[in-house]
Amino acid sequence: MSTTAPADALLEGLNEPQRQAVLHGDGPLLVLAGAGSGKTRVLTHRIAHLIRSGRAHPGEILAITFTNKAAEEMRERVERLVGDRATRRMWVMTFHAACARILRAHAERLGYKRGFTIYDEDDSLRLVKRCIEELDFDPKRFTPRAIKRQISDAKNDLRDPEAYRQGVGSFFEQTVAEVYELYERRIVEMNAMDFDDLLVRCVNLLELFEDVRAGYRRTFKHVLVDEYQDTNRAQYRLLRLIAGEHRNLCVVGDDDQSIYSFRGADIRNILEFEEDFPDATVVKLEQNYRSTQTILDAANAVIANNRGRKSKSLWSDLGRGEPVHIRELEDEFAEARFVVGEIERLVDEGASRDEIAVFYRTNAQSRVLEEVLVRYDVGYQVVGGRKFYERKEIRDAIAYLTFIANPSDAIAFQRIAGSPKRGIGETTQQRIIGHAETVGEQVWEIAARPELVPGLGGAAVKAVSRFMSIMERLRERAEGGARIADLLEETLHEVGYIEALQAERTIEAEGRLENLEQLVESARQYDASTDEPTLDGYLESISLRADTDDLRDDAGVVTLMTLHSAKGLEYPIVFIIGCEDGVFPSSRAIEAGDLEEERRLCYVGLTRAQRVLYLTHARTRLRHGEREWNQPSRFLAEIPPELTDAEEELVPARAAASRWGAPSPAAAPARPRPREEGVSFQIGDDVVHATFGEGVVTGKEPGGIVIVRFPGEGEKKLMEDYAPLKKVS
DNA sequence: TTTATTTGATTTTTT
DNA sequence: ATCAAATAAA
Repeated sequence: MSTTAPADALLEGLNEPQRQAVLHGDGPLLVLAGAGSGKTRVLTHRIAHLIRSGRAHPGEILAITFTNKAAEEMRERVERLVGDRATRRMWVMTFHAACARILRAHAERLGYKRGFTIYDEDDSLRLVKRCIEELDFDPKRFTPRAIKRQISDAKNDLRDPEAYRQGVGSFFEQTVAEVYELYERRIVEMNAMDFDDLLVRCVNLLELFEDVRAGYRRTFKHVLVDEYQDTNRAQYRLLRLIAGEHRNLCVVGDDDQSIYSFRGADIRNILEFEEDFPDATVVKLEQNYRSTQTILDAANAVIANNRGRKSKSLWSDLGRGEPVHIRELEDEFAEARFVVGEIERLVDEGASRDEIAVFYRTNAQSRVLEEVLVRYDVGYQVVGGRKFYERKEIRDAIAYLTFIANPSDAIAFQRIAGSPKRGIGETTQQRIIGHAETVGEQVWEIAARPELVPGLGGAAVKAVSRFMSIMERLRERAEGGARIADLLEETLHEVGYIEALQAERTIEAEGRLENLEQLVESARQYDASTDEPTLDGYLESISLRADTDDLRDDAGVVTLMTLHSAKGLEYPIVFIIGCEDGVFPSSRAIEAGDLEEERRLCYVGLTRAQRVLYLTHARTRLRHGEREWNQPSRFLAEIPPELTDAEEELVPARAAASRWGAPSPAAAPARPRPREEGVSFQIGDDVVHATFGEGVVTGKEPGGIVIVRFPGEGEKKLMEDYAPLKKVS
């Protein structure tokens, strides 16, 4: 397309509401975009139109997405419409990337230094744990994960430690408040930020400094946001700070596809947009260009069971197509065999494997399926799961560079000091970090002079100095402007990482070496493709990178992923496995009575399918090493039977209890079900034993063991299932 | 400090 | 079942 084509050309092939959204002038705009209704198209064409019609310069546009992949795709598509020269100065990036960029420019204002580290989930979890221990709380009673969650929720809600303390209502929250306070202090000391901080501190920056705020308000005359239903409080605040004045804010989203509330996404942001901006123009995109009407009817019927949503009904002119295939299988193996069998049948009939995707609720469910796929020699790829950048060797390698870039980073130091083994153990590390904290010096400075650290033995001092002299050399090389890839390669050799792996002589170590080579290769690409490669820039680019970004969709293989990762994608043929109550919807959601988000997840899954949709459920499956019998998912019963080819009658959840209820003896396999924990004996029960006589249950242990005290015999541990024990009523 | 053994936990996870 | 992390032993 020529860059001189008239702006009108951008409207070709758009339907009426799409056109309206593209043409909308100044002021707030909410685009309610149902699944597959061409929202990316609207966004890209709107941006292009803003530029073409002369209403905005590229540098005045801020376009926000949630994933790097989406950002890249959007940039490419805009580029195709207006050319790459115009696109270069545009900010098309994720919330986090945009915040990081703003923060780098003004770090000193918040007491940070430019080269601050960005901590990922793992790093910040480590720091939380250190704080818990430092405050002498028991990390078993107060797990780092649970506390981190609270802190993260608070941050996403823009509550600082002080505000959190105000709202404390339980002993647990009291503990969290203290950990939160220390965590904040420590993370600033280390010149680091976690993912949430990027947003929170960016908001702080804009709120505290009028000049900075005014600057960005002037710069970004038009702000566009994709996946608006997934924004949290902090992101919402940020948008208001930048766009609140000129109000040229265009948000695109679908409340029915909000599936990240567990991460702080606040569905109210989209539901109440019209209250926040009473003059907002609202455009609904309901025509779907992706799926058959049958699939859409099924999805519409399921989502209709949710309350509190913007009513919306997808339609398509792609015809009715096939019914939704629903199948019941005996167990997870039968299910996997069925799926693979159907895949092969469809491929025989002319489908390509890369047109097929299998979705599941939890990552663990991919295993059985993978086994069967391997056995039948069907090529596949798994999205998510073990992520490249989360592998130990990769994280270690990155941590070496991080420590060089940020000498205050105690977490990075902790990670690398003992890996590979070089005589610097846990205790030594703790002493160094502890001393750095008391003295208020950088960890690097302390570690460089270990003889001054109290409590270190001679051997430890020697090991640390040896290690740090290597690090000093590497730092000089980094400051000398070495290329990142070279620096990385040298580091891995100098510190003995490569040698240690080679010495292992295992297949696993081999794989790790390969991964490291891949990392060096990607660093080389960074060097080549970046205008001004810097260590800070490189570290930022990888810390903000998710693995799903690298999903390659061209290889001729079947794709496996969780329903969550499936959002935003589409496949001609889709299987959703494990459609059982307890699995999907998950038992947690059922217990909490919070089914709406699970239902939205179901809606997302169903609407990924273009032509063919299979939903399978198993009568029994093995989970956490225990066999479970589950009822078919209540969501299956929400699909009108005439849209499906189900052989059984699926009864809505409430009525189902009477039909399936507890599994009938006939339905259970020949082997008796293990007695359920807590069903037969409870603490305090009076019991009688065949040889010991009467006693009382005083305790229970996992694995079906009861502890019974018999007068004269003392306490005995007995196997609940086999002991000749009866309850006395 | 390193290793072997036991324990425990286990949804989803754009950054 | 499985994997990481805590604990105990060498």
